[in-house]
Amino acid sequence: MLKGFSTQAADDMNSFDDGPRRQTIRDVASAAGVSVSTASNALNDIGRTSPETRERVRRIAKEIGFRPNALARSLVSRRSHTVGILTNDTYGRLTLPMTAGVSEALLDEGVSVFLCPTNNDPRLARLHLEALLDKQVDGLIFTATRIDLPPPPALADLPIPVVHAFSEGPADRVSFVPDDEQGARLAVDHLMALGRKRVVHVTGPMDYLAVRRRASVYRGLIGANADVLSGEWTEEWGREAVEKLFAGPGAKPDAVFCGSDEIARGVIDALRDRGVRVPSDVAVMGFDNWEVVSRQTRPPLSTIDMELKALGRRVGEAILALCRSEPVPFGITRMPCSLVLRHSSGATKDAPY
Amino acid sequence: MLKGFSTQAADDMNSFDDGPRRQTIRDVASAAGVSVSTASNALNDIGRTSPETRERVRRIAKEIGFRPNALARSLVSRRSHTVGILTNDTYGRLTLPMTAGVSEALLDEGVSVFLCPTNNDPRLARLHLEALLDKQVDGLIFTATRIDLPPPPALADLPIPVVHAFSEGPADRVSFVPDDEQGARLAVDHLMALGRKRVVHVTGPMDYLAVRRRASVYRGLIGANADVLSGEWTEEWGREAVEKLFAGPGAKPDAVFCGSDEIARGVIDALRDRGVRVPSDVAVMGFDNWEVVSRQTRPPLSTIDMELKALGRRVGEAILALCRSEPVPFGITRMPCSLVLRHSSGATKDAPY
DNA sequence: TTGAAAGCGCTAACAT
DNA sequence: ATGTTAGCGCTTTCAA
Repeated sequence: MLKGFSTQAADDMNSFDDGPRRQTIRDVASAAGVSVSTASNALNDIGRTSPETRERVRRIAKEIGFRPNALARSLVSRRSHTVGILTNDTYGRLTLPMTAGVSEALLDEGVSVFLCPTNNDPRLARLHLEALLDKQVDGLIFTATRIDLPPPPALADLPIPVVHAFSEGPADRVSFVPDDEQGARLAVDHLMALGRKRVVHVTGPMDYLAVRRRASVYRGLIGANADVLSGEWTEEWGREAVEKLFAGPGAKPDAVFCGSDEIARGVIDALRDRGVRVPSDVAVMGFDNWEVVSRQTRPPLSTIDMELKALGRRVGEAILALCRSEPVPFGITRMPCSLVLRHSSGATKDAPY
Repeated sequence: MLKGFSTQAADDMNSFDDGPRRQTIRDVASAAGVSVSTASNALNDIGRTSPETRERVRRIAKEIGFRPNALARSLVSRRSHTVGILTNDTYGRLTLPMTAGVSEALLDEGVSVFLCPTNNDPRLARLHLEALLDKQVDGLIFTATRIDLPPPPALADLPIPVVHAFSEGPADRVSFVPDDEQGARLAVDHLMALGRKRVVHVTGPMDYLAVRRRASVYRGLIGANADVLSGEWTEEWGREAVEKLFAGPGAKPDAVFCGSDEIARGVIDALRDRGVRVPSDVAVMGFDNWEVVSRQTRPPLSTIDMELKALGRRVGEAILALCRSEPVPFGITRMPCSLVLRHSSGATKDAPY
């Protein structure tokens, strides 16, 4: 079956034969003329070993290329130095930056990360979870493409610590999410500081918790004439919203705060189509800083960055602490978003587009 | 330090205390009134066990919730049922779909995947590699954001099998890459079948192997008046290329085959800006099927899908076979791309945009 | 300061 | 068909 795309002859086959056995601590011990326990002590800098033997053992270990077998170590220490991360993200846009952050936080501690893409399939989730537990992972990270996606019930009662990333877990769990309200405030404040008087909000579906949170901050800041248009997470909806806003007779907005970069791109395109200038006539802000979108709009998009890698790093630190039975404040921690200024809000020193 | 964003009192701390010890095979054995080896035999369906005891042991194992400790198992079997995947992809666009494919292929075999994002940093790569080897991974997958990225030298001489994914490894290794030539042929054939007479190619930097391959197929198919414009992987370059093509006096193209969806998006936008209709005046094809781009152009973009998940699945099957010392044809296997028809090539039955 | 011995949880000879 | 024993590679009492 693996030959499907190959017309190679049979002797072009490459079957891997395991090389020589790895060096064990016994090899080190005998080469150094000490017992295994002394070798172990010396290598781990534990207990009382004479400086000379300590150095000799270490030198020899290095010479013969000894590396301790983490499996054997874990078996006795009951710590595998691995964690699992369960994700339903198919495209990796959210998961990979976060995982990179997690991984960076854990790497220096020698902890590795099992990535488990569930594709939203409960069967896959269960299988992954079983494999992880059998492999004695020290902890688990649950992450999702939206903060209000309910975690699979199997996560409810685990013998290991769990941290939620980009997901709001139960109150007695540890969760990290972007601070949508702070992010929204950043965006709206920025538009208002620009002197814009009629800021509208074009956003995604109201059943998203993040959408409701951002909209509520927006309303609180703008007040009476706050105008929230809810639709899909698409460019098309962004364009449609512009039609709605500019078709009627009423006063036109001079700023649009969008719920995503994709919506913002639709808004910008539709404005240009109508001959409305961005940012001089209308300033536009996005949300996500998904660079394939935000860098490519004309003009480039000012937006809110959720700092996913930093979030991942915090998640990594938290799971690390929990695995060591160190106390970690539970509940939901909201991580600050940052303002990314490009041309669509007219707030950079660079020449406008 | 973990309290940075929290104002909670100290008793809101959540330090995880490990629950009761997991059930071991000894627990099963004694509960079933047999020896551990009999329990082991019964559970693994090995050797000669009377059907009654076999069932009894299994029933009891299930009742007390016994799950074998994979670490202990691996220690004796010398197979950890884990593989590592080394990636330099920051955004996850290529890596995550592939990893999902890999993971699906391995899940049913109980093999889990360590994800190691190297961020193109040799130090990170080395640390990850050491951690993986210490953890006795059975195999390694190397993947990159371009097929001609040289793998880190540390990969040269490993005691475990290595498979390259979206990366062309040395001739004595196993590599899987998308078939750029077949993909390019798919695109150009399609445009020619539409009856287009002047097809040009707007693509990325020539130092990319994939770019040269696709361009060469394009030239072979189009012949004498083949016109290759090489630039950046950006929308801006796509727009610029359109200026170049339409500014002069010469004959105008009636089709553009683009090296990426982003370039194609720039091309489409610039054509619309000039009042050139897509696809009636000029048909446009992209490459990548990166949906955030290809679904959002106006009209939606016909493009080439590299079938990354399928590629990942094949990579998974290959590493699985190698880990079992089964023969696998080595060398580079090119996986077929597929044609995705949307409106920009005017070849769908749906109403044009 | 060092070494002998036990054991982490499991599998696999070998003996019964 | 079942049990006894040894051992995977390492850490960790405890004795010397």
